[in-house]
Amino acid sequence: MMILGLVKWMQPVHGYDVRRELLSWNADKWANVQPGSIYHALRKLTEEGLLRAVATEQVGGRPARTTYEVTPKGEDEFDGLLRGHWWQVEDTADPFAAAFSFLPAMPREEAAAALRNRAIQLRARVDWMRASLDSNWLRETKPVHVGWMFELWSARAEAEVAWCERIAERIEAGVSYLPAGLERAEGWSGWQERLPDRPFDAK
Amino acid sequence: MMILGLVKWMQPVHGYDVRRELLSWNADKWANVQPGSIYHALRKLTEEGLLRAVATEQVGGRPARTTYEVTPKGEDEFDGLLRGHWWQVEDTADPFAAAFSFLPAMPREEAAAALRNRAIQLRARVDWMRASLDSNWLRETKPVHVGWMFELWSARAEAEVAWCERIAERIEAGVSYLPAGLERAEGWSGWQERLPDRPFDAK
DNA sequence: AGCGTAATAGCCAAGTTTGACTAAACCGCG
DNA sequence: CGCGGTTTAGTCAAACTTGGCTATTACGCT
Repeated sequence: MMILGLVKWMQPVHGYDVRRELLSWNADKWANVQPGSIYHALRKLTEEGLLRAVATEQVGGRPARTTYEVTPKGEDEFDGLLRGHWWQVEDTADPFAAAFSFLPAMPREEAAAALRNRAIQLRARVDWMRASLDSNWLRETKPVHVGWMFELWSARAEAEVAWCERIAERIEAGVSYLPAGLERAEGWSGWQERLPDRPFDAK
Repeated sequence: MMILGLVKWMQPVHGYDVRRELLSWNADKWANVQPGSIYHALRKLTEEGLLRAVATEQVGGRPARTTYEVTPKGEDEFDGLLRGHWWQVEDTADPFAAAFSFLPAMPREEAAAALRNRAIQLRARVDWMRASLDSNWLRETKPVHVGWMFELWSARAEAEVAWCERIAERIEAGVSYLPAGLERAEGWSGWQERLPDRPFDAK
């Protein structure tokens, strides 16, 4: 719940402001906040006494908007949460890893092609972020640490590009997927490797 | 929904088998599957016609267990999902990035310390994974691509270690957080930097 | 002036996820 | 043999998330 944090540095705000700010950060992608959840979160935080509704104004016939502020209790809670995420490394869900764990279910050719494609997509992102870092737009209108986040993301992505290419080569080389010393042992029938049955299209 | 995939290569299985397999992979951490969601998923997939309940046996007075198999429709669906995740790079939620975006709310000293700490934690993970890669246990009992996943994770983590140290230095050096050219401009009052008010303990 | 599009503000029902809970049966061991 | 701990198998209510919906006003353009 880092909605709390946003309210804290924009207060007093109403829900729609928060939503706009989040969308302008593209935060729906890398934070865990889709616009739909904002209002629910605001109400829940208010119930818990972390926020306080300050005013409810109505402009014309539109939905009334409620403005919120952070309570002292809310500040403490936020500090605690923030510290937690800074000091503790959490392992985060990775849908690609999930898919990769089913490697044997992909025909070798396609797996290699997909990895190469992934490398290209990631490289494009890296290039885009590097370009942004050099741009005046970012340097002159965004806090510096936004750029630092870009650096983190591109560093990670660059490491992954190298990995994709390395693994693609191994797959093409025909390395066996089975554990060493079990090439023809029992108990791995479920891992029957998938042969290319129909051709695939690189999209 | 990669439960489907697991059922596919373990079939016929019952929920508890799936759960055990997932836990043995520590998949609750990096895939998006907590044990609690398995049974719901199985039922939903069955409703959708992707799975088929094969049998329901009762051993003693324990809860009856239902065994599932994948239908042809389910195989197709799985192939589709799998391809989707292989070919498409998704950006994944990153709680640390969310926390980092509130950098100005952390006292400089603590931010730097936390980053250094993070580097240490990540380094430990890398070391552990590297050691596993050299171990016979992994080489002889796990499919090779499990090791490849470890390589991916350590590559990413290593990149992040370097980043943490670099950024910690910049923070300690006192680099301003404000956009270039706005050092004393208006409109950033919310970004008032937080000064160290109380000491923190490195845990 | 008229009309289509975008922005404003928020609600909501339906779907998902989750941690905690049950309750019997098996295992080992003093 | 009894008894505490673990394993087996799964349920469930509560919390959370989400995409889509509403209805009004402002804006741009011809």
